[in-house]
Amino acid sequence: MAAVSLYFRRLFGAEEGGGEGGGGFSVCQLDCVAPDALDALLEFAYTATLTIPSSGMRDVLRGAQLLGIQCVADACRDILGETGETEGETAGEQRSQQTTSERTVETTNVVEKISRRKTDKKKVKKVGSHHNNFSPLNLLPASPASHPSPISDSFRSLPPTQPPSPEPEELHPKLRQNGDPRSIREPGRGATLNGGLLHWSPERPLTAHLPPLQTDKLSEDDDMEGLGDDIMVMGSSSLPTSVADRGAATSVVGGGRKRKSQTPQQCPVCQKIIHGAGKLPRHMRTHTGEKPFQCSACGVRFTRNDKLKIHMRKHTGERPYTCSHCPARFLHSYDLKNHLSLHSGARPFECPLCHKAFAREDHLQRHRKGHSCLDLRTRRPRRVPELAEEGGENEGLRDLSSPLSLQAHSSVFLPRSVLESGGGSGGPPVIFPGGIDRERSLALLAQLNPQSLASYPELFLRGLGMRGGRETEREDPGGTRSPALQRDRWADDAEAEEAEEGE
DNA sequence: CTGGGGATGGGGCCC
DNA sequence: TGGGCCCCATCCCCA
Repeated sequence: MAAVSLYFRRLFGAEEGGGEGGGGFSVCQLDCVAPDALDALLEFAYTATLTIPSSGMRDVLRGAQLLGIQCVADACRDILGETGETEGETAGEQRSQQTTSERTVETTNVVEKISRRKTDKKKVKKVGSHHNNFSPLNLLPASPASHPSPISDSFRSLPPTQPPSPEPEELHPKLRQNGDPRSIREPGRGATLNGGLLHWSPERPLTAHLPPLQTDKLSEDDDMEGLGDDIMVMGSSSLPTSVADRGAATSVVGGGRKRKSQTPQQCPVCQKIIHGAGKLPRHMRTHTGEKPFQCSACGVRFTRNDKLKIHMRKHTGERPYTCSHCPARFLHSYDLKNHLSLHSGARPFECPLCHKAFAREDHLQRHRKGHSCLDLRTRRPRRVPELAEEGGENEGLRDLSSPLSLQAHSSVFLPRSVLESGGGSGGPPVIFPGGIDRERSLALLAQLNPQSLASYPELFLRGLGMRGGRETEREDPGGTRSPALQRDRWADDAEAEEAEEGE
């Protein structure tokens, strides 16, 4: 929160220069921000996504101002058709065109009424964050200087954000194509956003990057047009400077500016490639811990709506999956599937070592991970990611002559090879070794996917720190799950061990 | 250690 | 393009 909010930065003393602002607060009561608005702002802080019911726009704006989250405040103003020229809280500057009925926030001045119809949208999505603010590498408030906040003069004393360095233009040929070069390169302007809104920079006319034609039917998507690319631009320079746009993520990976369907996208935290449109935000919640979907009956929260829906079956008693052979009914289709194997007696998953057969693949895996075959294979503790990556002193299975190892060597090792190609010319490194230099990691990632990194710089760094946890262990770079491929994966593990042994 | 249910997270398809 | 819905793989927990 301190990374994104001037208020919290002060409050918790995150900023050294902050002086008296002083940390020490363990509990902070925020009566002045509406709960819904605070929710939205928290979501924004962690995911760079801002979702605001149109009815709550004002609250969010006010909250953003109070908490010193300038980019959000700017975005809200933009949407509301106000302007962020807050610097001068002088009412005198007010220029006409106040669009909405709202009693505008005292400090806002209306410059242009471009906020078009977004106001009535139910959801304002993704206000890209500029996450300048986010950057752990650059904790300086991104916006204070460039986007003076109305909320407090004291905040103004905070150092300005470092403007992103210019981007190589060749990489972003399309940058200027929306007709407003400024919209793209203006340093320090956080503009890009993720997904949705576009502009933040108060100093620049809001209309600037909106192609004229869009005024009427401007959709959020439209807004994003042309911005997605900028994003990457900014992202590569100093990471966090910009906010990348998750939406356009993919394009960057290829280095080209092709706006291909946004899938797949790389998670800036775990580097996992997420396939499917709109799936990255969902994935990000696994890192943020955010659980926006709450059961109205028992209060349990879920990260996904579909999971909540299934959960609700417990309350409704609905068990839609019925076994045709017995009265058993299940909540999940896969439960039924598992159950059916009982009737069929099928045990398609056989341990290659002891030939014990299982009805479920996960049971076979558990069997293999356990000690069931201890006498037949060299047992090793579950591989620890850091060790696996760094090589090192890990003990464990090294006997290549063991059945497991032999099997391993008969398999394909693509995932490993990909990993080891590392920062080379080839494939993207999926994992940063635990001991890798942080800056190098960041630079590497920025190079690989600047915009996605910029989208979640904070999370990315956190990810570096947490690497090696269960998250890593569960990674499935190959994305394969068939029994045969699973074997390859084991083989892959074995090979990793072999490598360790070599050292 | 195994069988089984439930939870979690990713991918595909469709709107 | 984002999200809903569904399926799948995997993990956790309990008996």
